[in-house]
Parts: sequence; C-alpha cells; structure tokens
Amino acid sequence: MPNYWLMKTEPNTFSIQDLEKAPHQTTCWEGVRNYQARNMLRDDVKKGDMVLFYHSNTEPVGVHGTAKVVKPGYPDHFQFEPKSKYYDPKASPERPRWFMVDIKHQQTFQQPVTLQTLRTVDALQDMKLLQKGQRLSVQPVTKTQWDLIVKMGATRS
DNA sequence: GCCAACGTTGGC
DNA sequence: GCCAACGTTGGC
Repeated sequence: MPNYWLMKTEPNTFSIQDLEKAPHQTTCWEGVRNYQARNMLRDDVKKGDMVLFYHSNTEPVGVHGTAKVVKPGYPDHFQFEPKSKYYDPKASPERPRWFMVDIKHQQTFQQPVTLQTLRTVDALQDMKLLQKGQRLSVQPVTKTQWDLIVKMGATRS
C-alpha cells in the first residue's frame, strides 16, 4: 500500500509544468531544510508513494497535480556544495544531514484545486495544510483526502 | 509588502 | 537548558 503526501513548491522556482518538461518527467526534490520534513523524506516516503503537487506563493495557491515517488530518501547532494544556497557546512557525505527523494510527473489537473476550495470541503478540514500555522513543506495526507482531491482535480467545475 | 506563526541560533 | 533575537514561510 502506498502512502500519500503533499509537497509544496513555489512555482517560480519549480512548477508542475517544469516537472512535465524535465527529463523522464522526473526530478529530485531538493532543498528541504526542516527536520520534521527531513525525517519524513528519510524514513517514511517510499518508492511508489503518491504526491499531491502543491503550488504556494502564487495564483492560484493550491494542488496543481500529482506525482509518484520513484526513488526513496537519499542524501541531498546540494548540502555538500559550498556554492549552493542549500549548502550546510555541518554536513558531510559520511554524515549527511538532509535528504531528498525523486518524483515523477503523473498528472496535471485540468483545474487546480485551490486552497480556497479545499477550505470549503468538510471532509478535508483535518488536512494538516488547513491547520493554522502549519508550514511543513512535506506533509502526510490520507487516502481519503487524496482520492477526493484527485477527483476534484479531474472534474471541471 | 505585510505580518502571524513557527523554527533556529547563540549568549548566558 | 532558557529565551530573546532573528530568519523563513506563505497566505493575503
């Protein structure tokens, strides 16, 4: 059984359209520098897990499609590169601190499921995303939440 | 651009 | 180990 996740990105930096255009429609999900999110990437995100692809700081904010995990947690190499904005002088290849996964594009929603819309659906009110102050860039979602959002994304309103 | 919420850092 | 200062996230 796969697990289900929501991952946030700023589309100026990397959008679902960028993912579609990427080689093999696959990318490494680098740059997560929060310990809670790191722990999930390292320990919990498995190959075959499914991802809701969320755009933040944009219009419209919301879930724009889905992706699939094709490679589970492995050290984020940007932490070792002094020129990278993600460089971490306290990390070393022997003792990596930060992890990433590889994800592959699955579908881009015909109609993004906006944050505004998510807030109106009773069955989704438990989502971490909707809780006040919740900022994690990698979050678990339930299969029920996943199914509902994917259905909403596939349906034109 | 504002600002609330939260995480991290570092002096003590 | 406390906690003030600072930095970041992310909706609006």
